[in-house]
Amino acid sequence: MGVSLKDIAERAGVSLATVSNVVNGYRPVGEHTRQRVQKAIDELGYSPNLSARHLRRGRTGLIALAIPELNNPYFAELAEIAIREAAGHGYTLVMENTAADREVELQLLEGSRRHIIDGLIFSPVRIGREEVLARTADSPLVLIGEGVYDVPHDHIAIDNVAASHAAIAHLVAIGRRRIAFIGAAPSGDRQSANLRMRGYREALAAADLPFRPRLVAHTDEFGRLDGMRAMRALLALPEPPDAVFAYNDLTAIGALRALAEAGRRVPDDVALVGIDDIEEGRFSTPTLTTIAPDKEEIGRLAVRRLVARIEGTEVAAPLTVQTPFRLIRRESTRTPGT
Amino acid sequence: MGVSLKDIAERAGVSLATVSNVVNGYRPVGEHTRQRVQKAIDELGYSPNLSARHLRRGRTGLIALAIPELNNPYFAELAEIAIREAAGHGYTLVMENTAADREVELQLLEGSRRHIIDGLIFSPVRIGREEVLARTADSPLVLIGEGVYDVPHDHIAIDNVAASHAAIAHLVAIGRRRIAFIGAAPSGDRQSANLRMRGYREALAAADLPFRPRLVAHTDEFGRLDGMRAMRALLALPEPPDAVFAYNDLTAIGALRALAEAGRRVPDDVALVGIDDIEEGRFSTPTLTTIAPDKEEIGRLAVRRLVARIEGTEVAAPLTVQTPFRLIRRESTRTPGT
DNA sequence: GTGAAAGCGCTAACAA
DNA sequence: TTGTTAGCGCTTTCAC
Repeated sequence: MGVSLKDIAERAGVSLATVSNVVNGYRPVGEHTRQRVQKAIDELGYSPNLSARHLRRGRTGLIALAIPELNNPYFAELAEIAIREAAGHGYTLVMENTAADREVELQLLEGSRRHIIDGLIFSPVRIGREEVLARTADSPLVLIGEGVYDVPHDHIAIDNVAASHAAIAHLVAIGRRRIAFIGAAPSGDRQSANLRMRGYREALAAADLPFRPRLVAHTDEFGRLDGMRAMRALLALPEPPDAVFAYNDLTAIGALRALAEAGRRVPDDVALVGIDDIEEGRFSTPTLTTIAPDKEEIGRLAVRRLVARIEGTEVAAPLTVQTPFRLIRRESTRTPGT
Repeated sequence: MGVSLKDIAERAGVSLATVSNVVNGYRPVGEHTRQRVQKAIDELGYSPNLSARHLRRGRTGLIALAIPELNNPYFAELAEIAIREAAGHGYTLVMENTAADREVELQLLEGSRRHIIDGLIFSPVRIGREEVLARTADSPLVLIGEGVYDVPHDHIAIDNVAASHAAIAHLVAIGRRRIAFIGAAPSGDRQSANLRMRGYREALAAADLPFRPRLVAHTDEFGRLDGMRAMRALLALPEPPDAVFAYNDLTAIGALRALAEAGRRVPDDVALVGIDDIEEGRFSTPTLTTIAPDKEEIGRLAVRRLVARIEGTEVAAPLTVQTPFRLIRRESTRTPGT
C-alpha cells in the first residue's frame, strides 16, 4: 500500500526524521537536503498516511458538522461554506445528519465518534442545556443555531427574538394586523421554534396587536409540506390572517403553495415572511421576503473557533457570538403604496 | 486520551489478543473469558481507536462522495441516502464538492485523498474517459451520473438519452411543436448535457419535428439563475418556444421564474419539463413536470457496490447499471384537453 | 482457547 | 543541521 516515509528516506539517503521535517516543516532542513528529499517525494509520489500520523498525534484531521436536515437548503448552503473553510485549515469535514432525532443528538454528545473526529460543530434541536452539560466526550464542541445557551462551549447564532421582531415589525409597517405564525413546535421541545414564537409575541405586543392563539399554527417538522398544511388550516379559519410569519423559508414556500392553490394573492391578500434566505426564495413566484442570517459568517466562524480549540490556540473562555441578520424585502411583502 | 485495549486487558486479566477477539469476533473466545472482558469494556467505556485500527488494517472506514454541487437539492437528497446506506455498512461518508471544476476532479482521481478514504463515489462532469483511465489511485471507484463509459469501474446511471426522449415525447403528445432545450454545455465538455441534448435531437427527429438551433439555449452552469437567463433569451426570440425541456429541475425553476416575470402562462403559453424530481418542483407554482430518477436506488447501489469492492466480496467485472426513471406529470404540462 | 510479540507509518524527544 | 529510536493502539502470526 503505497509509498512511505521510509521509501523516501532510503531513496534520498537521509533519515526518516529529515523527510518528516521536509514534509511538515517543524524544524529547518538544509537547502541541499531538502531538494534531494523533495525530488524523491515527487518521483515516488509520496503522500503521508493519515492514519499513522493521526495515531501518533492523537488527532484525525476530521471535524464533523451535525445538522438536523441535510435536505434543508439552509444547511446545505451552510455546509458548503463550512467544508471550504475547514479545507482551508487542513481539516476534512464530515457531515452528520441527526434527522432532528433526540437519540441521535444524544449519541453525538456522548462521543459516538470520539475516535474519528477532532471536534464537532453541532446544531441541536431536540436537546437542551442539561444534556449538553452532561456531555462525556472531551473533544471541542461549537454550537450553532439556537436553543442551548449558558454552556461552556462556543456558540454562534443569530438573535432569534430580534429576528422575529424585525419580521413582524415589517409586516406591521405595511399595514397588516392579523399576523399568523407558522411553525410553533408541538411539544415545545424545539428551542428555536420557541424563541421565534417569543419574538412573534413580543413584537405583536410592541405593535399593540392582540395575540390570537388561533393564528399560531403548530407543525411537526419544518419542511415545505408542513408549511403547506399549516397554511391550509389557517385559511380555513373564519377570519384568516392577512400576513404570515413562517418559522423558516421552507415552511414559507409550503405556505406559498397553499395560498396559490387556494387562489389567494400574495401579498395582496396575505403577505409572507420567512427566515433563512435560501436561494429558492429568490426564484419563487412571488419571491420571498426573508430574514437573512449571515451564513458565510456563521460557517466560517464556527470552523475557525473549533479549529482554534482543537489546536489549543484559543484559550479564552467560550463565547456566544451573535452574528448579524438583515431583512430582505421581496415580492411577498411588496404591496402597492408601501 | 481514552481507554485502550491494553487497559481492558489488564482489567480483565487477559491478553491484548483476547480482548481484540472479543471486540472483533475473529476467533472464538471462551464464554467465561468473554464475559469478564465485556464487563471491563462496559465499566471502562472502551471504544476502539480507529486510526490505529486503520493503520494496521490499511483501511480507514471512510468513503467519499464527490459531487459537483452540494447546493443542488438533487445531490443533497442523494447524499442523504448515501450517508444512511454507508452508515449501515459501518462506513462514514465524507462529501467532496468538486464545484464542477476540472482541476478538482483530476486531483480526486489522482488520489489526493488516497490515504484518507477507502473508496470513492464520483459524479464527474468535466472529465472524460481518458482521464478516468489514466487514474493512478488504486482504491475502488464507483461512478454515478452520466458522462464516462467504457471504463473499468462500476457505474450507476439513468439512460439519459432515453430520459430526454421521454420528456420530449410527452411535450409532443400534448401538442407542442416548438420545443426548446435549456442547458446545452457551452464547450461541449459537460457530458451529461451532451447526452440530454442528443436525446432531445433524437426525439425531435422521431416526432418529425425540425431541429432549430435557435431553440437551444447554452448555459455556463446549471443553476436557477442560468435557467432564468436562458429562458429570457428564448422569450426574446421572434418566435419563442411553446415548450421547454430543461437540463435539470433547477434550471427549469429558473425558467419558470423568467416566464412569470414575462407574464407568460405555464403551461398554456409555454409547457415545461425538467429532470431530477427535486422536492422544490412539487411546491412551485405551477408544480413542475419532471423525469424522476430513482435516487434511492442510485444512492444505495453506489454505496453497496463500493463497499463490496473495498471488502473484496465483489469480484465480478465492473458493471454499468442503468437505474429506472419515470415521467412525473404535474401542472407545468397539464394543459386543458390533454 | 489463549498469549506473546512484531509491526503498520508516523512524530517527537533525545543525541550527536 | 541531521540521525536514532520509542511508541501511539491495534491486528495478526506464531506458538503453546
